[in-house]
This record gives sequence, C-alpha cells and structure tokens, in this order.
Amino acid sequence: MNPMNPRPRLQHVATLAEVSIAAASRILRGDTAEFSGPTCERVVKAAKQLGWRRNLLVHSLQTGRSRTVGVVVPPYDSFWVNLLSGVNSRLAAADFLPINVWPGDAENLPYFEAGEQESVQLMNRLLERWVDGLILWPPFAMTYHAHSRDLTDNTVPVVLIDYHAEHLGFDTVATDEFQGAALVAEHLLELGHRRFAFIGGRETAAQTWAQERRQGVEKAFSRVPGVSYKNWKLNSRGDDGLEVARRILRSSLQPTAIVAATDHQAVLAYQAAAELGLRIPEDLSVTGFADLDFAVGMIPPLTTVRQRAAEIGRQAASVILGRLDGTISSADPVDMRIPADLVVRSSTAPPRAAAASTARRKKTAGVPRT
Amino acid sequence: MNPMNPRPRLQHVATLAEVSIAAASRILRGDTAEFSGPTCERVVKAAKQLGWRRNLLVHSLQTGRSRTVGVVVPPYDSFWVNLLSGVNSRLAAADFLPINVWPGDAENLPYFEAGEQESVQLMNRLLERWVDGLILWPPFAMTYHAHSRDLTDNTVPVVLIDYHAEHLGFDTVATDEFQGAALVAEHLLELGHRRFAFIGGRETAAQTWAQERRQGVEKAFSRVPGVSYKNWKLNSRGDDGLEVARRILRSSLQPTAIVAATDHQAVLAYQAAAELGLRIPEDLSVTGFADLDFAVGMIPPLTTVRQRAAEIGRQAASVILGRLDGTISSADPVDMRIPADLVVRSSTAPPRAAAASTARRKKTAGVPRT
DNA sequence: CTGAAAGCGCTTACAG
DNA sequence: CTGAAAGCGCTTACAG
Repeated sequence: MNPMNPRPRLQHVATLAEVSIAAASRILRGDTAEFSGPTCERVVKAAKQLGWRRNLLVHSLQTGRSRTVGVVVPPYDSFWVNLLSGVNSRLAAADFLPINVWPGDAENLPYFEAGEQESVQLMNRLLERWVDGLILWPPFAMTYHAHSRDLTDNTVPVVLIDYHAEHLGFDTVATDEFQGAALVAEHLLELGHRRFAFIGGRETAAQTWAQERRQGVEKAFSRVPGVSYKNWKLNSRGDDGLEVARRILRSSLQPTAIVAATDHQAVLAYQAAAELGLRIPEDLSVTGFADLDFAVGMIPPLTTVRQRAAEIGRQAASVILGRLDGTISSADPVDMRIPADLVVRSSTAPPRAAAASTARRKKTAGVPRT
Repeated sequence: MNPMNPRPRLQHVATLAEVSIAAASRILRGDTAEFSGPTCERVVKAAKQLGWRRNLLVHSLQTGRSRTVGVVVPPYDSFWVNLLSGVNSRLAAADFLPINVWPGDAENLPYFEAGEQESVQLMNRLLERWVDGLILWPPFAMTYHAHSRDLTDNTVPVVLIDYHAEHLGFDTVATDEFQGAALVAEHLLELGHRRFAFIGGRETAAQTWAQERRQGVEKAFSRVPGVSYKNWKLNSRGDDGLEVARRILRSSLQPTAIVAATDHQAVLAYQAAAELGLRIPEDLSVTGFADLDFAVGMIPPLTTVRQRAAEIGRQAASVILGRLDGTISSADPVDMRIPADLVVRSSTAPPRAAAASTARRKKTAGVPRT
C-alpha cells in the first residue's frame, strides 16, 4: 500500500479544465446555466477524472452548521440499536450524520454511572466538532448537566430519550410506559390471573421508565377487586435479579404471573422457574417489556410489550431537526409519548385454577339459555 | 425555549479581553509563555465567561484531517456492539471520533444485501466529510467496491472486519475462526461425542467466517477415527434455520452434538430440541459461537466460543490510526487474527452412551496397575 | 510581549 | 459568460 494519496482540490479541477476556481465551483454546484456547454462539460469531466468531491467541512465553516448530531446513547440492547437505526435514517434523509458515542469502556457495557471526567470530555469533543444537536441518554445527561453550562446555555438543541423530567427543560421522546404497562396487566387479568409479582429495575433517578411501568401495572390492578400484588426491586447494582426471581417464586404470595419490567428480567424469571421445576406457561405466566431480539427465541417465546424503538429514534431526530429549522419553536419542552404494542406469544396462559373455571364459564356462556 | 444562541467566536473573546484575535488564540492554545500574566488571565476569563471552545472544523480545514473515522458497521448483535465499543474507545483515546452509519432502513436490521444506490450515497456522505479512515462491514465493502474508485484510489485507509479476501487488498482484522472452531470441536471430542451435525450460515461470499468455522471443525474431526459428521446450510434468505434444526434432529445421523456456526443458530437448535422432547445436555449437546449477550441466559446456559469483540474493534481502529501516522506502512495488507476463547457452560455433556464408558475408562485409569 | 497578514478549501455576491 | 475579491473561524510564521 502506497502512502496515502492527497485528496484532489478544486484548484486542480479548475486548472485541468482551464477555468477559474470560481467557475469550477459554480458549475459543479449546478449553476451551469451561466456557462457555455463545452465549459461545463470540461469541468465536470475534470472533476470526475480527478475524483473530486465537495468538502463539507468548508460548507460547515461557511454556514455555521456541521450537519452533524451528537448521539450519546449506548447500544445497550436491541431496543437501543433499533432506536439508533431510527435516528440514523431520519438524519440521513435530511443529509445529516450522527456521531454516536457513549461513556464507559468497551468491556463494561452497560455503563450506568458515567464518570464525570469522562462525560465532560466526551461532550467537549462533540461540541468542538460543532454538532448541531444532541440526543442524549438520560443518565449521561444528568451526569453532565451538573458540570457544565453547555447544555443549559441553549446553543444547541437537546433531546432526551425515554426519560421524563420537566425540571431539566429538555425536549423528550419516550415510550408511553403507562399505556404499555396497562396492556400487559389487562392481558393477564383477562386470562384470569389475580396474584401478581412485579420484578422491577432499580428505579434510579434516571430510570423513570421503571417507575412508570410499575405504576401503570398497579393502576390496572387496582381497578379489579381481589387482586394480590407485590413489587420486588433489585439491589442498587442491579445484579441480584436471579436471586430476587427465586424469592418471588418461593414467596407466600405464590404469584401465578410475573410481570417483568424488562425482557432482561423475564429471562431471570425463566431461569428461576426452571430451577424450581415450574413450567411456563402451565404453572407460571411471565411477561416482559421491550420485545428485545432474543424474546422470540426464548422457550417458550415471550409475551411482551413491543416498544416502537425505530419510531422513537425517528421522532427524536425530527425534534432536533425541527428545532434547527424553526419548525418547532415552542418555549415549553416537547414531551412526546410513543405508544407500545402487546405481543402475545406463549409465555402466558390462564392460571391452573382459573383455567378450569374459565373453561366452565365459557361452556356455560356457550350453552343457549332457552 | 428561546431561539438558539449563537456560539461565541474568538473575536468576542479577544474584544472582551482587549487583545488581538491572534493573541487570544495563542493564549488559549497554551502559548502563554510569551504573554504577561494579567493578559493571559483576562483572556482565559473572557473565554470562560462567554463559553468559548475551539472549533475543530477550522483545525480540520487547516490540517486536512477531520479526526473522524467512518464506521460502516451495523450493530447487528452484541458481538458487533462490543466491537464498536472497542473501535470507539481506541479512537477516543487518539482524539478521533467515529461516524457510525449503516445501509438499510430502521425496520430491517440486519440488512445483508445493501442497495447499491444507498451504499454509494452513504459512502459519499462520509467522504464529503473528509473522514480520515473507513472501517467497513464486508458485505457493504463488496457492494460499494464495484461502484466506485474511492476505495481503490487509496486516499483513505480502509479496514475490513471479520473478512478475509486478499484480492481486495484491504487491511483486515478478524477472529481466528479456525482456532475458535477447533476449540469447540476438541471440547466435544473430549467429552466423547462422535456423531456431529454442523448448522452453518449461508456461506455467502461475504461470510468467510461461516466457511472458516466449518473448516476448522471439520479439520479437528478428520483427525479422529470413527467420527460421523454432516454439514447443514440454511437457504439463501437464511430464514429456515428452525426447519433445518428439526431436520438435523430427525436425520438418520442421530447426532449427539450440534455445533452451531453462531449463537443465533444454537437458539434454533434449542427450540427444535424442545419440540422433540430432547433435553440439553442430557440427550443432546449444543455449542454456539460468539458468546452473544443472551447466551448466558439460555436454559441451560450455552457453551460457546467467545470472540474478543472489543479487542477486534480496538485493533481495527489501531490499524487505521497506524496507516494515518505512518506507523504501519507495509505495502501488503495487514491480516490480523484475534484468538477466541472457549466458554464451557451447561449445554454440553458426555453423550448418553459414552457417559458410562468414559466413567469406566476413568476408573480403570485411576486404578494402579500394580 | 503583541499585532498584521497570509492561508486552510471553497462559495458567493460583485464587477466586468 | 467568466474572473477577482472578500469571507467562513481560526492558526501560525513573520514583523515589530
């Protein structure tokens, strides 16, 4: 491999086509009307021959826009990956490019508590590149928020994903967690379940989604008489999920259904159930939340709530773009909620006791009353 | 939210501090020695007060380097995500930033056959930003390669991930597939297995890893007498994996172990086994390849080969950096192979018949011959 | 100790 | 129809 060849300059093109730089510039940008046909041809041909392409850095310097958006969002699981996909495709359609980075080292994903130093450095690096907007993962935004005026000085539009906090004053796009949680709750109630365990996240300050899912479930349950319900949380490191799942199954509540705050925790419920010899869904129903890539491959395939990840990403990008071109100009932060969809697979079924009674009821209902 | 505030200019800082732009520039870059203490203080204070920060776009224009690397790699699963993590952290350490984009729409990950149009557009967008290097996913590189001289003109260093093809002339970093494959093969042989099925990918032109893993396994098997082995491939769309897994288990070969080319296919083997009432590992051993995030959560946890994803990413970034600073200057393309590690979990055990005989053998060996 | 001047690569009013 | 000139935001030899 030779030493790198230099990229061709407009100067070279102009010289080769025997015109001024200015002429070459205008012709290559499409202002061909003012020039003679042969001149245009010569320039276009020269550019092609040299492999010249426009230099967007120059354009950025001239317009003050880099056409670039900083996306500080770790691709933690398939929800986030699909979300990033949505961000990217919407940005690309507007001829913007994402710069996707995240704090934390390579071996240590997820990295919930970003070091302050590292966060500040990351953000500086982005801002030095004159990103035109910022899409942020809440824990990162919160860490950084305390350490710099950059986010509050309003030089750059900021959108937070999956987080609701009015006090920060940022635009927000998130799943409608309440609605999604109601979906699973009602599905299980309809199947006849009445004794539930909710296995939640840690509900840290940045995890408003965990609270909201729990509250959504609780609200649905509270409407139905005779429901027993208990909420279990993980420890502060979030690493005792399997132990918690075991405790749930051994508890005096004897839940017939476990509602997991995420698919990740549903996996733990499956494991604990397997250890105790409980079959899913015959002995225990389990639901997830997110519909991560592995959910459909679980045995049995997991009933869960699908978040519209790509749509959330697209909307987040749209909000940035809207702030940039003035389409969105409200003084109040945007608070966008995207609905979620129930995906019924094979991890839910009527509870043992109810199965018989449901069948009985159905039979009765099916018998003509005459 | 107010209309966006403009970013402060060096001009503003200089005016506020009552010095020339040139002086402000030098002081803020650290050339403080030449200036009086009070002058420096005034400038630094003014910059801080206005929230000024350097404009890297200018730096790029002046040096011809954007300190940016185009990373055209979809975060398809956790292997790729970890790889991207490695790329990012290595780039960040050198004060570079990744621009990670991929062809295909948001709803359609993975996107194996990128449309030509889209690929060319993506690459143009990157090159217009003057990326200093390119890390490419093989299918994308191959699609694009046919349509543009940009990759062969050698204006920008290119590294391919997980792909081996001398004819393209690009630097390559990949898992040592042969070595990794040998690891699982030998593990299963040691357990006493002799009848194997390999469920592979589609082995398209871009999937050299699928071929290499199969060859690695075959080589290990061929050394041991009495081994039966058969290779199954998926259809061209790669969507009949479950059906293939069923066929394997019903086949006359009656394999005691299934070697999957990736963890994804191991999941299908689990499903097929569950359908047929075969227990893992009692009735059937299964191995994966990659150690994706869900492997440890499978029931039972999957024995697999862990690819050093982050390390591959780091090395890929290092090769780009090396080409840029001249540390790497060989005319021949770099071909780096990163070893993989066997992770023994619970999906592998001695085959039923062999279990007894292995035990017997061991006992015999343990009895002193005297 | 500090400023005026040229320049990175290109675009765009402004002259001719 | 086409070119010379100023300018985007900053840096860096070069003068003083």
